[in-house]
Amino acid sequence: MQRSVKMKDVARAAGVSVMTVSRAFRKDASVRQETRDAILKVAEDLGYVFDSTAANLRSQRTGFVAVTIPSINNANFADTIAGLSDVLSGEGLQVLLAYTNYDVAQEERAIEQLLRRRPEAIVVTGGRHTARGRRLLEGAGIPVIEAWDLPAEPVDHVVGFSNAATMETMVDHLVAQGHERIAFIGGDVDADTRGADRRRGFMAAMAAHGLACARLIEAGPPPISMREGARAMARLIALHPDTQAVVCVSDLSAFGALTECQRRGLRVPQDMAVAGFGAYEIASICVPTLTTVNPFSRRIGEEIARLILEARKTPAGRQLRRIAPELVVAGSTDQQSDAGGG
Amino acid sequence: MQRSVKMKDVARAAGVSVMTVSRAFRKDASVRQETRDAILKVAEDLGYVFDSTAANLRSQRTGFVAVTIPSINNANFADTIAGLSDVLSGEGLQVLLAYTNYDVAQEERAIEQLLRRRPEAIVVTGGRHTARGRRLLEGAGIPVIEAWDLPAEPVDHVVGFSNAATMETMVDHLVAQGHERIAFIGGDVDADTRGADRRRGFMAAMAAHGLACARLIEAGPPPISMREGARAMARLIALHPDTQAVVCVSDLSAFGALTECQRRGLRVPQDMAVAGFGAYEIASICVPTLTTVNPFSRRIGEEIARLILEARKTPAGRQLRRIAPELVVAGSTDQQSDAGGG
DNA sequence: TTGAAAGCGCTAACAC
DNA sequence: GTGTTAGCGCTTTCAA
Repeated sequence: MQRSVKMKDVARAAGVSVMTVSRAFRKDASVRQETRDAILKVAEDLGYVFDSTAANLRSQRTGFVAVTIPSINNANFADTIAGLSDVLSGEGLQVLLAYTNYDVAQEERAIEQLLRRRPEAIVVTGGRHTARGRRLLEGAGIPVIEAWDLPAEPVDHVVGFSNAATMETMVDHLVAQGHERIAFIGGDVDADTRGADRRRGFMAAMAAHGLACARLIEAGPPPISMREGARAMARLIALHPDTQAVVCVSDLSAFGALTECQRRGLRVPQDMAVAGFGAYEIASICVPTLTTVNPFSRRIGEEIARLILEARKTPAGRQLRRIAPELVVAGSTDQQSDAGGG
Repeated sequence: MQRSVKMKDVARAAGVSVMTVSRAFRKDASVRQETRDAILKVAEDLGYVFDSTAANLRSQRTGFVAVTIPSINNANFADTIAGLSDVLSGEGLQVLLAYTNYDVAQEERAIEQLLRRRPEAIVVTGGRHTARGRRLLEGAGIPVIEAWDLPAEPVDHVVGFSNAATMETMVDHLVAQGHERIAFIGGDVDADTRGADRRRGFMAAMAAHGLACARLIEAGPPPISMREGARAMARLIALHPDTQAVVCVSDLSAFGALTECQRRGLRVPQDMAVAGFGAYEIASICVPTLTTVNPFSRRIGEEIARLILEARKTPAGRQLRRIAPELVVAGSTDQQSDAGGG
């Protein structure tokens, strides 16, 4: 049970050539079944562990799919990674993860680090990169997938949706509920591209309804937490006490806002309607349940995986795969539709 | 801007040997400053991206630290990874993550996959492994760290705390509040070792107080979500309507339980005290705020990283580093101490 | 189905 | 501070 047992050692012990050992460790390679079994037994007894680093160099294939996400502590991105990872692992591919803290400079560094590992594809969140980051992606010579967004000028493939357009549906719903004085919390810092897009989409939708959209509450740099949502709600009430409804950049901030209403004795949705984004579990459990948008985070990951697998077989042209989000109406904007809990 | 630009190409273009290019890409290596600058400029212009796979093989160092966690979608583990990753990245080390779905068989596969990549250290969650998984760890020839637990027979290093002992503090607190009929939700499936330990610790603490501990509500296989917490609470009320307090295996299930109380008009903490575990953000935001245990998830990761860095310099003996968790008393068990929100 | 020779793109080790 | 030589542990390629 020592490290530095090499294929050569296994070969010698099994009485075959290294090449036969190498073949025994690959599913598809042609080795007599008995030979393979014997080799694997010997390898296990010797405590041999296959050395990918050598195989990677010689075969020029690492089995890595590189991924950058803004934050590891985010249930939406975690679901995407889980979906991606589950589909890829079936094909012997492994996710190599890096996070960017919602910062394009850090993303650039992450991209460079990841590309040095010679991944077979690279997935990035969103379409905003530094000039050099973009150049690195363009020159990578592997499939590049921008996810969770619809970039105006994609580097290569895209799997996502329009964060801005999604807000139209949300505003339509609130207007249909009879609200006119509607506020937005978050999305004020450019770093969170998708949050900023949602905010822009909100403003556009309000304008389309002929409504004023001056009720924009800043929640600071991402990630916007529950606490920031609560603080923003307090500020909103102070600044615009007659607000009827508020859309938050995510379910986390929306839940924070909801709790602030509870602390102040404001009834939701009667005194204040609240909506979020992301279909986090909390949205379906809290009291009242939260109106939100389901972006199908996991499916985004699965779709990215499928795209990568297909691209490996037949390198086709650029793909644009939309994953249409879905409005989920719940108790926080509609008394009739609360059905939360156990 | 093509892949397959190699160090040789950069060397030729810069009019130096490959070895000098190699040195230019390492911080510590001795190269004239002008030479280095010139080389890096040429490399950038040619679109050269350093090939780690080759460097890894030759130098027998990959810069990887392998980590297995039960689930990627868990704020506690995510915080540990973030702490670990942040400290390691300063030293040029990169986390290579795999998840196990709370399943030792899947952990075994993950460990093998990870070891093939020749990491320089491996971190696993908890001390329960398959026999072969344990053998793989023991023979890995690199520092092994078991985290988030205090295994009875550690493989190598340990950074964690006793999940069972932590429950004593919690039960003491509830008893001090005057409760006697106390229930526990979750931790019934062995797969979640730490959850099961908390449940055992709860039972031991109840026994120590001379209290009955028959109020154990099963919540099924991990991860225990908010929804399962809510369902378990409903069952608890049905089975033992006179229950005064309930300890949940995590803050997520505790929050679910809390919402179930709200839906039924039970006042928390007056009619039912509720406590969780993990110090998730929600515990400090929900109404009332949740009594919980802060395991200092991020610090666990940082401490693991420090241990690894020290072990690389001077391979010392086995380390056991305890990270003492802290009881956080809040509104869900103590009316006096609610201070939640913005 | 199996084996022998060559080499993947870097860096250790040594020379100057 | 820079160059030369050899080789990391596998797999590709070709031959049997």
